[in-house]
Amino acid sequence: MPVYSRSAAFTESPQTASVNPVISLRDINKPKPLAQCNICGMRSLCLPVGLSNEDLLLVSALVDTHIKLKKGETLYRTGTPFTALYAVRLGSLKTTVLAEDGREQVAGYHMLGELIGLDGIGTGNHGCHAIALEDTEICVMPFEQLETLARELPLLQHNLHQTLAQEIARDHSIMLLLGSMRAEERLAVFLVNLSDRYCRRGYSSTEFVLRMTREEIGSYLGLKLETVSRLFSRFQEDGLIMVQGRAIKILNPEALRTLGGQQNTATPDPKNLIPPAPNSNGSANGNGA
Amino acid sequence: MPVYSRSAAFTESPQTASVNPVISLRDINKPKPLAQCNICGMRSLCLPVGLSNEDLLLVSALVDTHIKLKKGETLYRTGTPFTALYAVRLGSLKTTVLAEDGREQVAGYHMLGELIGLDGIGTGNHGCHAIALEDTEICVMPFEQLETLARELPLLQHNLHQTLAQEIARDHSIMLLLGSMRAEERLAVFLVNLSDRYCRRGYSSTEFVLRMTREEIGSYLGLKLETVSRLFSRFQEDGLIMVQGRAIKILNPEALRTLGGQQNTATPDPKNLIPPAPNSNGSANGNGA
DNA sequence: CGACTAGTTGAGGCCAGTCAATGTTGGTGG
DNA sequence: CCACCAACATTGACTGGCCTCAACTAGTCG
Repeated sequence: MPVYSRSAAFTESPQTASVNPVISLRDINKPKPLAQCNICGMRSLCLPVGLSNEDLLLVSALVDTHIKLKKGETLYRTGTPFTALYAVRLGSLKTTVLAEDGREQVAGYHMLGELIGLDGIGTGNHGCHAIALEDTEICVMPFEQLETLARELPLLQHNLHQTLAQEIARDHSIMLLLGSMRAEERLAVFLVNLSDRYCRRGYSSTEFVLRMTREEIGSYLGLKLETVSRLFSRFQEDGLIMVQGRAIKILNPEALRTLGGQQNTATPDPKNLIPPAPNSNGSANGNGA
Repeated sequence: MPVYSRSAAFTESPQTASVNPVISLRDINKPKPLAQCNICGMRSLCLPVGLSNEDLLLVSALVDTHIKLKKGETLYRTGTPFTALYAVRLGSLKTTVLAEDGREQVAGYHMLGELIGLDGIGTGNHGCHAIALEDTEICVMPFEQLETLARELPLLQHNLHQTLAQEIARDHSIMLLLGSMRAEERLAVFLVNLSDRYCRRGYSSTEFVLRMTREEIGSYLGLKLETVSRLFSRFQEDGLIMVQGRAIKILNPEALRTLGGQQNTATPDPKNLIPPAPNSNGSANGNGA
């Protein structure tokens, strides 16, 4: 099977510091490097709304490290010990799962404000690779400490459960896509999904730059790269989009949505919009793919 | 799209009693109908190993109802309010997800000792249908009470997280299957998976009766029922299995495993075996599909 | 500039889907 | 008990969507 040849060039990222086996709340309260969830513009994405400022400081203290990744660098690998959850602070990543026979498939694309590494909780080892698609910054949240704190803050506890469950729901919709949609429907869904997520983050919903190759898109959608390329060309011929390499302009969002089998919610619900400024009251995690 | 015509005959199952908005541990401790996790033979599947007998009683008290479902009856529906998790005590179910355009797909098959309803946590509404494939008994665990208790029992808390994360990992492997495997590989994986799960529950790993139709198998695997049927016939011709309607006998487990792209772990790891007798020390949840 | 990666496009083949006919099974009621 | 019916399953013939293989173009980086 084809293995990305550039994977050989991936450099190991600095791993998280070892986690203390036992943590008390007093320890967590100690000043730490650069934890500033309380003023982070993306906190409405990572954290439950409704935490008091005091609680926010406790959570901030959880983030004991920040990791910077260059494009192509690995955040964690399949099989390496799971110690922490990671919040995307800047940039984006892909996660890929590996079949026993070596086949690799993109399991998700993760952008600003999304939480990754969740699947490692189950076995204690990461179940996928996480690789930066561009220069990326990550907040590291040691999981044991997170669990400890979650026992003190019901709101945080519930948010963690919600985040995990939303990941399950997301996976279900991808299973639906992979199991029952035709190629053009899959790509339409993919583009609409990206559009929505950019929109919620305050970016344009109609013009954006793809961070992944045709092969990676295909891998995610269960298609070959040639099929993806052909579909982009056809969508362009049909006046649905304009493509220029990785630059995408959506010309007919409604038609794209219809193609993806979704109802046309003409304008996105403003409640789902996450203002870029801090102290906002956006809704909970805006994950999607 | 084809909708199972017999769905019209599904009768609504008795729903869970309304959940008190606020629960104290004292309330939970009160005697309840028939909660007997501490002596249930399947507890090593639902519950973390290592809980003291006293803690087990607390957890038992969580189970406030048992639901009996006849074949074809619904445990919960897409969109209905999420209030509880459900443990399969006897029998089996399928869960199906619904696309906006009405397409339906089986998302999983759940047997004895498995926990379902998890995906409802994210939105507060169930994200799929759960339908009994045979006469089935369910333990109902109100989720708010479970969260409350989880804050007291770190072991229970961690087990909940693990269960959620294992569901994510399971979904990832299905995505891999749907995205990159050919029909015969998919069916082989399906059979091997069922075999393993029956084995872990103390049943024969080589002879079992399918609880679902060809169409349901196909739906789960992203195939049409004719394809499933043809493959069963071909597997039989090739001497891999014997099929007689829904009765399956696996003649060549190794070849089946190889076809599914898995390493041949000749005999299953005894650590993963869950003895049917209570008070056993089997490992954690043995989910799979 | 040359080497390399990413992307586009075409020709042809194959796997799984579609349509259709027939066989089998299990439950129900006369 | 048997006849009947509906749901489930099997099998064949044909089709088509996506994959495979291949050639070519467009950027990018040392």
